[in-house]
Amino acid sequence: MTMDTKTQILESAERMTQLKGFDAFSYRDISDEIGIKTSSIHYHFPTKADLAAALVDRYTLIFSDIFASITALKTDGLGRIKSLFKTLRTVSGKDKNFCLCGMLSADIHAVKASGKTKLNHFFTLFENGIEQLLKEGAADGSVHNTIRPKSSAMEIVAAVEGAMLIARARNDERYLEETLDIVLARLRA
Amino acid sequence: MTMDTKTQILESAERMTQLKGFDAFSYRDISDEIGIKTSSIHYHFPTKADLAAALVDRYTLIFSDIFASITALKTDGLGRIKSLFKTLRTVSGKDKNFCLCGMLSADIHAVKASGKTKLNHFFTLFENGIEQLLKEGAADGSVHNTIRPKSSAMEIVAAVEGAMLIARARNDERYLEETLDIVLARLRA
DNA sequence: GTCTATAAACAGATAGAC
DNA sequence: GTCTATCTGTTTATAGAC
Repeated sequence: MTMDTKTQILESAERMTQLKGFDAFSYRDISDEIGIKTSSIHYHFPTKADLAAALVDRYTLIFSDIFASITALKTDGLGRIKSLFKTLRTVSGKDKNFCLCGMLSADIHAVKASGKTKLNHFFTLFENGIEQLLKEGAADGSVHNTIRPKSSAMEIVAAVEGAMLIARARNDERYLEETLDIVLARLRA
Repeated sequence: MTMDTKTQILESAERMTQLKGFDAFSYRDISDEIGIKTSSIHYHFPTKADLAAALVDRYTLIFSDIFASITALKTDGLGRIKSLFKTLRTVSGKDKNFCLCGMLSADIHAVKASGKTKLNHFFTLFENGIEQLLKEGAADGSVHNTIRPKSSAMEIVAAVEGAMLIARARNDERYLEETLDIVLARLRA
């Protein structure tokens, strides 16, 4: 458990961003959590906007890894999307948690130019990943032949982000799973 | 323009919630905008959570009105959904603005129990409204016969909220319109 | 209903010692 | 790299006069 300070800060900030929102925690909250002074956090991330940009970078890498491990699975295209959704429910959807980049899009005023570029990069990666899985599904016959990969990927990413968001307000624990299942049912050949 | 103070507060708060987020403006911001002291705002809305709940009530009424005027249109089911999306782009999507209730779902920690109930009510209204339009579309033949109204309505609401959210981060001005057009294309008979 | 005044806590950020 | 100390401004909220 010898995690360096910078990583500890990022993990703490990531968790609180997803749970409460980027505007809803302070350097002091991180400070209290990992046992370091706020001034030390400023050493690693001079401004909060710097922290936001670093969070997006980190989260994008996590998503790259998720897509990479899904590509390694021995299943068809639809099965991979199903597996992706299951992972999203664990990583981003657990206990009404929200996608880090979705939250930062809501709190976009706190993100400066370079962070916005990184956010754009994340959503492009997300869309392209889904598009690729849809193409695989079309090729192996698991995804319905009326599905247009590029367009569908855009809509699916929007639906996933929206479903995670609304799940925070909905009391029904099953809302997120139900909505993602609807998407899957529609894709099925 | 003799708008009472309470309404002025609500309009100011609504605008800033949609633009920046509920955590990102203060009673002082409202105070500066409408020329009243913060203590006077506390008279109308003792706590900020009270303000949040009132905002949801107000926004839900606006949505009811939108659905009502759409039902009055002389067009088919798909045409009505198309018209609804156009209105959403004006009311909630303009200049990367966001749905008030979507934003409050992100800032859910600032919403107390009664406000959460109201938020739930809003999303139910939104889903039921779309479901109704889909049923009309199925009946008049404008919506594809494979569309299942209840499930599709859930997915569409999620996609709309997600698209509005992501549009805040995307530099591309056409992202929201493009995503909503993809939904429409999929529904078309 | 609106004001003045103030509380009490917190925000992001910086200077300089070690 | 981390600390102490501090700055400057902000936050939500309340008491009490008018």
